[in-house]
Amino acid sequence: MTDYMNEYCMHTATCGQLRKENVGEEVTLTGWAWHNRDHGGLIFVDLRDRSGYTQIVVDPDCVSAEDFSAAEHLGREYVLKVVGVVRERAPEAVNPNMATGDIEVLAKSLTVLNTSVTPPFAIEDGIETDEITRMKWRYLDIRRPEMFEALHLRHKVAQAMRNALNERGFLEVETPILANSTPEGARDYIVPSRPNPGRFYALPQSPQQFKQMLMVGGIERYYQIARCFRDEDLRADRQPEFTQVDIEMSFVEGDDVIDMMEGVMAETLAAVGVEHEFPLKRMQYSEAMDRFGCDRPDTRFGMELVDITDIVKDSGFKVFSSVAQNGGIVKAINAKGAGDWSRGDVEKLADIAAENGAKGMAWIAFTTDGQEKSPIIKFFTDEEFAALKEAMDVEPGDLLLFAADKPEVANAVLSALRLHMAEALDIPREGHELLWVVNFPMFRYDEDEKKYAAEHHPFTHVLDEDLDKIETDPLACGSYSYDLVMDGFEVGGGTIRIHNADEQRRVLRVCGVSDEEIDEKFGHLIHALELGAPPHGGIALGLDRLVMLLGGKQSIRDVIAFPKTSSASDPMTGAPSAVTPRQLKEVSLRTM
RNA sequence: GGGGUGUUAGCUCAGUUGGUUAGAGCGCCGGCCUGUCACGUCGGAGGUCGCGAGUUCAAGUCUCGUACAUCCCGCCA
Repeated sequence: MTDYMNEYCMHTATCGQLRKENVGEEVTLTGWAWHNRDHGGLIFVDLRDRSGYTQIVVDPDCVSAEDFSAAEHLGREYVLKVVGVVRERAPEAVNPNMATGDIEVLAKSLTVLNTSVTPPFAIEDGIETDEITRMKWRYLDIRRPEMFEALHLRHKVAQAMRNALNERGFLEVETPILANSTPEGARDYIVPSRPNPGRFYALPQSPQQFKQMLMVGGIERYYQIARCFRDEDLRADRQPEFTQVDIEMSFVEGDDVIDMMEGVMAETLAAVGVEHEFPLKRMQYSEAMDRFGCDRPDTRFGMELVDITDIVKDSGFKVFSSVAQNGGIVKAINAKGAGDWSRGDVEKLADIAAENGAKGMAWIAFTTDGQEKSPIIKFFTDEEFAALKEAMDVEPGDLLLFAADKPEVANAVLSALRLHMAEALDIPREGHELLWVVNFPMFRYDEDEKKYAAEHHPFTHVLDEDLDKIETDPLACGSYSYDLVMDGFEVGGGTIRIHNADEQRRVLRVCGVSDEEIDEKFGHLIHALELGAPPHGGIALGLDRLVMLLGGKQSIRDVIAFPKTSSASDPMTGAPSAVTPRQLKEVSLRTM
């Protein structure tokens, strides 16, 4: 258990913190009846509050008849007030498994403050209840110690960040929730405006534009623990509303933001007892893609991607050679320890490859008893096979998995397989590893939309040396960008922003925004850049993901008090729900 | 939008090749019990097998559809 009681709850004795030194004290405890053990003539009640629990002894000789009768009829989660005396337990009655196991409280009075119907699930840690049940009765779920711990951890992380930023001269400024829809980016949540029929606000996907305006406004250092909204499909690490620690600084370069952020992170991790070495490693985006196939690599284990295009480019295996000769790449990972997997189990991995866009998945198994199994070995010359084994550092017991495709696809496939194999082989990934991935490309080409799009966002400053290539060779342009990556998750992303109106126009044009649209949708930004915008940049941290990782949770739902299901609904309140015809009329809307 | 998995008692689950009255553990209710702490013990209640069709003499079980949950792909500047 943690130390929060001493920090925050000095006003009363509380259930989880009584110890031997409190023996003899008269205490008043309030909390919930957890387990009730009625021995007929003697009743034990485990009384729980957020600090832990204490055993209450109800002895008919020490309480009134009414109080004893009440104790005989306690149900789970009854709300109690107990006045009693702390006493040491007899040696044979000590319970070493509980923090308060050396003592117990002999009740002098017991008051039922409220009853409870039988709860739908046990209020304790380690339950395996379905999430929708937990969410329907979320207040009960929150009453469980591990949920309190998660929310407490979140509080400590947020406070540590506030403290660290305050000390560094940052101002906390609130920006609008009712904001403007922006082209590009995620789908907006929209809100009709009653006084403006047919017009809508959009909930902010991030305070990006407002914080840039604050820099133009001379605030110089801003932060906000900001709620953000994106109307996209959910994932274990994505909710429709989520929280960013949003930060922006003026008169800085990328290194300044990184240095500042490392200081904040160091203080934050220290505040929650996590050790990590600083300064953090920095990895070029291109290196992350080469070695891990991913811009947010989990670097806590190896199994890195190896480019074997040169080795197989002339091989008799046409899948490899034709890809290699047509601008694609051939890469592989070595899953050590999977060499003895059955052919069936290996073939199942092809499903994961296909899920990520592969047309197939080649493999070579090296069994621990020295055999080589694979449908493709026969296509290689002895020299090619030897070079391959050399490049992949092959030993008995290894399983090689291949991807041959366009670089994006090959990387995505092997990145997914790498994570899957780490899970399947139970490769240890303990502790936390933070690093920066820097210098993302400025643009990517969107095949579906047939246009260029900003890799980070269209307000990102293009590398000075690439400014003249914005129109002529967008894909060759780098950007001043840095993502904070932790344990395979993007926990933060930032850039140096464009502060020159002309550059901003050029970047938006390349992204397919017409001059007319630029004036209409981004006019305020362009004007601001023309009116003495300082050089500026910043970062936004995903608070939910960060706390999820620090708390060892599998989902951000476990660190959000009232999360939503995968269909973006709330089983407790029933949101979203229908509204009355009158409400619709007021905002000039009709249902379909 | 697509794919995987799941839905049986309040909770977690089992349910064989389609076959009589759908089971278990925990919880719940009642009795007994003065040292338990997952108390014990005796007894009891509790089911629209997610929903809707279909096949069949017969469906928890097979088929189709659908809803919801969850994981993933797309999407998420």
